[in-house]
Amino acid sequence: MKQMASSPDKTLTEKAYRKLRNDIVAGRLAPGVKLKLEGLVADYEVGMSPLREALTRLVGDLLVTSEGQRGFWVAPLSLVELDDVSQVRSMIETEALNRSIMNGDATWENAVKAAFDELAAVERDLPSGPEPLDPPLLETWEERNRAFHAALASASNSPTLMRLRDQLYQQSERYRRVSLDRSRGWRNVHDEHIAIYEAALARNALRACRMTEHHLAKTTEEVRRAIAALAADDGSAD
Amino acid sequence: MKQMASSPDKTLTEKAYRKLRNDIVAGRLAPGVKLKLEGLVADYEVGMSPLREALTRLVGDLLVTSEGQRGFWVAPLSLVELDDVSQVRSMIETEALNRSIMNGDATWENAVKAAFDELAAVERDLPSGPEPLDPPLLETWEERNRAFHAALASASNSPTLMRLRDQLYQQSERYRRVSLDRSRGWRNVHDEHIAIYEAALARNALRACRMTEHHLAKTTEEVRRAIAALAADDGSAD
DNA sequence: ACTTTTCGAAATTTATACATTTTGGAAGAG
DNA sequence: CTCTTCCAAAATGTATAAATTTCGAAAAGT
Repeated sequence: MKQMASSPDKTLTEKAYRKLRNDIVAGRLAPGVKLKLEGLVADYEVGMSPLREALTRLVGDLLVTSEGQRGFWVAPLSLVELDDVSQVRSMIETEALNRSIMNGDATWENAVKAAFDELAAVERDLPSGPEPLDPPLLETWEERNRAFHAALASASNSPTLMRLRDQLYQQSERYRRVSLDRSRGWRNVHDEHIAIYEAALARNALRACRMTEHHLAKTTEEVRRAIAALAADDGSAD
Repeated sequence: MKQMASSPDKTLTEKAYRKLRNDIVAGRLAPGVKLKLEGLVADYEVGMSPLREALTRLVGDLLVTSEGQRGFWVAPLSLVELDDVSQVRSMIETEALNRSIMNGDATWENAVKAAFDELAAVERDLPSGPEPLDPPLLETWEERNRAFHAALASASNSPTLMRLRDQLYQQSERYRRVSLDRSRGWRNVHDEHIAIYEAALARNALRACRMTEHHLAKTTEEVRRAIAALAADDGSAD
């Protein structure tokens, strides 16, 4: 019997890549830390070659940096990069949304609907106050948020645009998660999602894009504050 | 004394990466061909590890594709991808140009000027007829054309935008070079460059972007025709 | 006294050689 | 003709060797 679809961890490289990526995006591997190969070989239970290849892929994703004969580091975070990535992402994301609204058929609508419903189900349970969020719930939210935004863009009919979108989304996610740890509130994220959702299904491209831009800008602003506060505390990262 | 700046081929991976990339972009490694590791180890005189790492980087650049336990191939070319990449590139390129025109200072102007002069010097020597172009001249033109467009975008003040731009430029270059081999004319490329150049230095962002869009669209159209003709001949690539 | 330089051992990355696993097809059985 | 079984080719992974960088202690210089 053969393994079926999608992305089975066929090779060790793949497995190591996924694990490392998750650990970096989720912040379990802190920004800027040196990634010593020997240590990773032990921790991730793979040999040098697959590990090295996984790291090379992560360099392409901008989640890891590397330097000639000196090794690998978790890519640092910076407020400057946050703004840069957020701006470009906003452009790409709205372009993809715009095209989706043009091209999207019933299948797209259903996908968006389904993704929205799943997301909404989680967001209704989110605390509004400063209570710390329990981790599995956060993971669920992250996943469904990702799926919702991906669904919106999914009818752009441009693999290139989708690829760039995914890359930038992932980069942004890192920042957001750092800030969510320390963030105390969940503002009106759900309302913003509703606004985007309704405008998209109403085929109001202009409004859907405006709402998306607003949503992303708000999020960036929140992240920026959280990171600035964090930097003020422990004096790290600019 | 230390090696100074830029990108010294410090590691074998780097060396192999560059060589492979050049061979793919210049078309010396044909689209779609299987890249057998053993063969490449012999041809490029590196071991498996550096080679594999170089190929992994190229997969990130979309110049190579890979599949689980099955190996690597030179990424195929297709008319659909050509259009997709060209459209997105046009968006990114004009966004970068727009920002450059906003932000660019005297240093930027000088860089653009210098790059344009160098490019113009080559373009005056280009044949207008269907004569085959001698290869070193083509290489020079490619390099200066790249430098000119890079200079225009260089004051965008957005590393992210620049990175995407470089990636897409490289992808486009592959297509252009395939078509240049068989293309018979050089249309009015030089005039288009002049128009972009003058609009940019006049800080006429709108016109500069319009001219750039036109320039890219024209180029894409020419490439499309050349590739379609090529496909009609030898029946390959869609 | 304090900074800078030099030198070499230790740590770490890079590369190779070899072993293992998987794939894809050819030969043979049902 | 279809389905196994087997085999060679090819990719992946491991262990190890080679090369490079780092870091600290001692020496030289200010």
